[in-house]
Amino acid sequence: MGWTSQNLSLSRIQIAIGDPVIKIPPRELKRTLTLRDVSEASGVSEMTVSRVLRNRGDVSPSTREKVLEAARALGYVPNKIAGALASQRVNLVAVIIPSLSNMVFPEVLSGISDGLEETGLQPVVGVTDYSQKREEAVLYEMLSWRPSGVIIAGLEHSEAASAMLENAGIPIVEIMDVDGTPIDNAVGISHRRAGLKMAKAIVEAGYQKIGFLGTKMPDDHRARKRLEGFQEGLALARLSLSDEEYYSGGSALLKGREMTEIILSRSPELDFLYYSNDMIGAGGLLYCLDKGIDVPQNLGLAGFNGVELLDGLPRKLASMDACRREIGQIAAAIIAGKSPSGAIGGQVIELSPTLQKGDTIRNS
Amino acid sequence: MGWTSQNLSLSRIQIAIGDPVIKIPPRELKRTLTLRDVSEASGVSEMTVSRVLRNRGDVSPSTREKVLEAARALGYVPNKIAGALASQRVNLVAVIIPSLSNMVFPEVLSGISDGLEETGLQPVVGVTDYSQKREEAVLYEMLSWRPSGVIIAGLEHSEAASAMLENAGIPIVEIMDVDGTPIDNAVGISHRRAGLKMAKAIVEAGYQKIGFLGTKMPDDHRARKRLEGFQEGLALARLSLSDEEYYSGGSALLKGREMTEIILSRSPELDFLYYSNDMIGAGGLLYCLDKGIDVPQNLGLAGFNGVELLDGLPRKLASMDACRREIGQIAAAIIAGKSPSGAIGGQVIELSPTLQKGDTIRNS
DNA sequence: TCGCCAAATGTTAGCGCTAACGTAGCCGAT
DNA sequence: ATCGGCTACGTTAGCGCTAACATTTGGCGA
Repeated sequence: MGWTSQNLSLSRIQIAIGDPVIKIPPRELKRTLTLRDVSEASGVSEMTVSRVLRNRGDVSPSTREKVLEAARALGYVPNKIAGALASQRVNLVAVIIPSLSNMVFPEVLSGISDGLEETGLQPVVGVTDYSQKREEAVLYEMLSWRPSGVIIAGLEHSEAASAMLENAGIPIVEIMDVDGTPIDNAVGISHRRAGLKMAKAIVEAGYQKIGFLGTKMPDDHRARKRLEGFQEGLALARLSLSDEEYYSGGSALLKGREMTEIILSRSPELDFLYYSNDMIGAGGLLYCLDKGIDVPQNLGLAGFNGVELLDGLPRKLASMDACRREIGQIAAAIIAGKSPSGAIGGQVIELSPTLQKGDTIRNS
Repeated sequence: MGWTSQNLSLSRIQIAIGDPVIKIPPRELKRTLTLRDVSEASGVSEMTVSRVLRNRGDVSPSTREKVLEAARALGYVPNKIAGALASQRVNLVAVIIPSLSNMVFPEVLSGISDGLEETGLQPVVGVTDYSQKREEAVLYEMLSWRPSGVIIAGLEHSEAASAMLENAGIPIVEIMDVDGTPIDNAVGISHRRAGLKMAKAIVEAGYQKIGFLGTKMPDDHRARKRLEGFQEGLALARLSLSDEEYYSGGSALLKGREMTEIILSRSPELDFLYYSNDMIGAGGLLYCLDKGIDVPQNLGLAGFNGVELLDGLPRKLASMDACRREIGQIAAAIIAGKSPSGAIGGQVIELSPTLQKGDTIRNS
């Protein structure tokens, strides 16, 4: 093993760098290295090595050099488990989201990474698959590592999960949604208002026979709230949904095509289709273009989420940006104690999604 | 000290639930709970509580019940940091991948989750953004938590990263690629052979003027190897690339459109475009359909990765499945010690990607 | 020259848990 | 009764590190 041969030669040769002498023990049995190994190799106490490696406290430059050299030569990797136990501090932030295959959450994550940059904090992600049972399990698992904070999607949690969050004694940020009562902090948009806003825009553009296409996911509360807001918006104009269609699983793009075909053949009178996400919306758009349907004159379309992925479509789907990146950044800032408002705990930050009419809602 | 006051008041409140008596200390100062709190509340030793919570060793059913009840009532969450330090065992598997925004890696992750199910192991993901420096930093950070294994994308690492992996003393699985020398285990496909296979198929179909469109990413070694294999395959038929075009950043679908337009206007004689990934390939396909180009008669197209996302396109893009899910599952199985071959360490498992001709390569 | 202060380093005592071993109590076989 | 062997616990000693305090050292003013 590269390891052994390296040390065989090293044990004989003492590397003298000016004054400091670094002793490297021959390695017979591969044990994992500890502070003690580094301290012995560099001739100082473990405490001093610890100080050097953490950049804390006063250490003379020459000692520092000697220690770093020894650590490097040995290939020492600190044991954060022991460090965390001793210091009662963990540089991890638990991030709990429903899914990764959505493109939505990777963007949030990237915002979180951004916001955590330079804070020494590290995000650790857990995925719940939109299941409250799994959320509970994931949360329990993550809390058992005593993270410095929790960022969790949504405001709806099981009773046990809520209790855990409340008792954790660390900052909690619930993200994506602000329609409800947060446990500690919340950053997100109002999906209800987002749905309402879209409905208004559609009504204003003169569409009247409106269909909805979405996912069969009882635990996707944000999609539910969006739909509720949307219906509310329609009601204001004395309209209501003319037809609905739901799916679960499978390739979203393909499902979008299929559902669109189904709903249009069942209700040919529809003049607008509102999709619960951009991916199925894109599928629908492609279907309509294939069939030569006049979008947006005869049929309008809109999705939700402003997925940049879809910029390359033949026509730009109307959508609404959920401010995903920004949500992540702000949530991270709150956990890092650099809350934008300066307040500590208990804030709700509502962002406003912007409506992009794209090419699939007709003008006026 | 919170300690003392807690004990003073402890004896006052007692909740009696049938036979077992569980004492719950009033919560004045919110300290985080320890085994000791549960042990005092249930009247047994810490060790017994530990045994109950880990389901290890002999505990009488009545004691077990009593302890579980107390733990639940208190809302105790075990401290895995302390547990890991004491037992020298950590149920985490480090997973290091270049990106999440790719759809490729989430699929691998889902395979890993699958494979780790029921093993008690938990994946923890680190992202490198295709940067070796970041890979090194992420690896160091993760190793400092002493995971039970490492799953890492690619065979090319910095010298320091390779040394860390070698010395970690835990199972390592390098995934996605098998063209090279693994540190320990490898699971993946040969990107070289994948490129070569695609080249052969294209040549057989009679295409001759072939263009390549890819990313500007010096550290994406798999894309590089694919291209090399592809060129090798062309060379076998005394052909070579007629033109190339590269991009970086931005929406892949849109970039695919743009690059296709650029390369076709520069080299109108091209009769085939090979894309380094499906997303830009899809953009290219949409562009060609827009422009009324006869695909696949006048122009053939192919991508790489078999992204199911694209199933909903008007025409199915020729592609090659990189077996992402399977790779994740096998890698997880190796870490879990349930290697499919039964061997321990040092295996290389090469999967064969299947060529899907789709609708964008003409038949013979 | 002494003494004093700060800088540099060492010492001690856990952090919360578990491995490993110790021990009480009980059963049945002899 | 005696013993062995079991089950169901308890006790002890760390895991590798760091907070807090103790000690040494060197430099410098008086």
